[in-house]
Amino acid sequence: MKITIKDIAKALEISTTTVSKAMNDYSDIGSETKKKVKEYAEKIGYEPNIHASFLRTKKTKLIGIVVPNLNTNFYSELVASLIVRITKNGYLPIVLNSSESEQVEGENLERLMRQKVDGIFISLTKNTTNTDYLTKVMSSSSSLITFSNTSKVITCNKVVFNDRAIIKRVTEYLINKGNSKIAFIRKSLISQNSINQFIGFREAHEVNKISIDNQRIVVSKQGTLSEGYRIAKELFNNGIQIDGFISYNDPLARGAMMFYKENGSNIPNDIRFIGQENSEIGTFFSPELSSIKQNLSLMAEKIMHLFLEEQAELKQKKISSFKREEIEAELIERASSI
Amino acid sequence: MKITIKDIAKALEISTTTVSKAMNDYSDIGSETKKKVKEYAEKIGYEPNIHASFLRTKKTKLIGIVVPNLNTNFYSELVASLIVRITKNGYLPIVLNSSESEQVEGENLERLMRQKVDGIFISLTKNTTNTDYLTKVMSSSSSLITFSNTSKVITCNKVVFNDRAIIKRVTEYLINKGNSKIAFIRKSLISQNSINQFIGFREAHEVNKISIDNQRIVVSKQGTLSEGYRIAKELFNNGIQIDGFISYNDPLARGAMMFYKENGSNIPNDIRFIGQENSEIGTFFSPELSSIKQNLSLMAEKIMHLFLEEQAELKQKKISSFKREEIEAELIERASSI
DNA sequence: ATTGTATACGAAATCGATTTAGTTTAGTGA
DNA sequence: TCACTAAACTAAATCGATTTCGTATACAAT
Repeated sequence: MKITIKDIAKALEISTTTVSKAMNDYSDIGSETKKKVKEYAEKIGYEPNIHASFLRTKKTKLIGIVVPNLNTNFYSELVASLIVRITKNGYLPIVLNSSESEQVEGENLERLMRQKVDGIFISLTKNTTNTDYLTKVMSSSSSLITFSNTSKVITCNKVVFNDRAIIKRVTEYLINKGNSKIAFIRKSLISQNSINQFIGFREAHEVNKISIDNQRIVVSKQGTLSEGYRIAKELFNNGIQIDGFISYNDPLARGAMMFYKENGSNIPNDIRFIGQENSEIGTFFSPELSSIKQNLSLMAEKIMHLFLEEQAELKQKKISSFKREEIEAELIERASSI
Repeated sequence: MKITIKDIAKALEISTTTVSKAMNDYSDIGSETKKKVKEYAEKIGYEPNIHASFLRTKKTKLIGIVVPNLNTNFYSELVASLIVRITKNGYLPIVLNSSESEQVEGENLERLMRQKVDGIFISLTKNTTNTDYLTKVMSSSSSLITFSNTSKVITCNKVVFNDRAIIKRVTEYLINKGNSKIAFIRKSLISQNSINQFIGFREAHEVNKISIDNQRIVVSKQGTLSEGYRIAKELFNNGIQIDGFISYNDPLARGAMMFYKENGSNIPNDIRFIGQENSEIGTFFSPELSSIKQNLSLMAEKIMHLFLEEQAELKQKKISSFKREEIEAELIERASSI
């Protein structure tokens, strides 16, 4: 049933050594022998046993993906995009979900190290502060790439969006339209991703000499339509006026718009709205929502590229330095902010 | 750096055989020796090398998950639910996405078989007709469980929702409210899942002696808000009247409702709407959408249970028969259909 | 004293590949 | 002719576990 190099060796009357070397294109095997071996292997459907070769090569051709919350458009699309690239390059993805729990995240990293995956791609939960597990991975044999939400503390490969710059640009865009009371809905106070966005928000205000009212800075955990609605309602009930609204996703902005629309506000004249993720919930209803569009496919591409680069360098025993790639997000301007 | 049974054997002055047997609770090892070995293993942080043990046991502790489209709420939530159960039981999930392509699906199955995963959990794409790959899996060493959208042709473990029954019930529910011109939006004409739902739809009509107008049966590929809107508009423009609307997800129903609302229809008096997936898009806007709620967590539970059962039977060399589990979906009644 | 039988342990083979350290053969140059 | 080299191939060790088949010891039964 299962075919091994022994079968090929026997059939071709050569040694298993030669078969193995031929399959792996060693230079001390004649080209005719290589051809014969490969053709016969193909013919009888031989496929090397990955687990057996692991014992000597220490390569599993497995990549671990760890995300904070798979059940979101953002991450499910990003993961899907990663899976395509991983499989295209002959690897297989082990996908784990941390459910925004730092503890589960740690367990996930342990699991992947135990499995001896060749690489780990991880986006941290919004609560992660302890980087011990990441340090452990760094000293293991798996190469680490953090993406989307990474950590300032640890030195490793990073692929992120230009969070600071894009939010600064978008905030100034609103300020230039005359808005000075902009609400900002962030995911967390701890996550680097959210911190960077807030820095951009603050810088835009500083440059334009506008003060920020902390009452307009809200942390939303759920990030749902109803939470957007609730936040808007609360701001309104507390007498906190706003003329701009930037959130970390589209449902929040849409939910908030809903409240203000019901309240008789004119959008965009009274309040301008900008979401993120550029999803259908933004474009389907009226007025259409401006949104920051992140190129997830490009991010996946960069992550995979960084990984393959490191694998190649590892093979040549070069010492590879850590890289940080920043991907440009862009504002898609629509009726809600014109 | 890496710790093997040799290290334990040397330190405790026993053979590697004894160490291995002690770790695996063989009956011919004394309880004191077992205790000593396990304690020492724990102390120095020994973890068995999975790839080495594979060579003898043929177990990888890996499970492959294949879904037609990871980038949907339905599947990303279901996959997340599966991941929890898989990891809780000491397995690791390799997640692959077929992107609704039968060809990619076949490639994915090949990849998983090459990796020698212990099990494959697969939901078929809506276009899949060829079951050759599945048959191949059946004769491989991986145990196969098909779920959600499976195939009538193949005999294997299945975990599905009660598609036929729930749609029959829901259709009769509308009929009893006096509706006789019900539009039905299905995912595909080929997929078993969609076929079963349609059979339920038809049965409800037959039982109540109402004829079905095929013009009200529409296939929607995208399943988005805008497609729901477009479908409603098309029905209307073609003069096809409806007084009920059942779709395979919530966005379609919400999109269609949007069109009819703009057109001055009274919901639910003129048209009753029922979606599926019970998502936030259904409940947030007014009128709230009735929806069929599928218990994804329960489905994940059943799948994992079936798998573990089969593994246990395999160990005892019992011949296991194929099972079919059906999970009850339920209608959540809201304003759109009252 | 002899046989039988649990109980507890270990030597060596094995899984399926890779890799090290040779060996053989033919060809080259002095 | 002889030493030397390059090309092409292989035997055996190895990776880290599991498993088969024995062996040694102690104790009970005959």
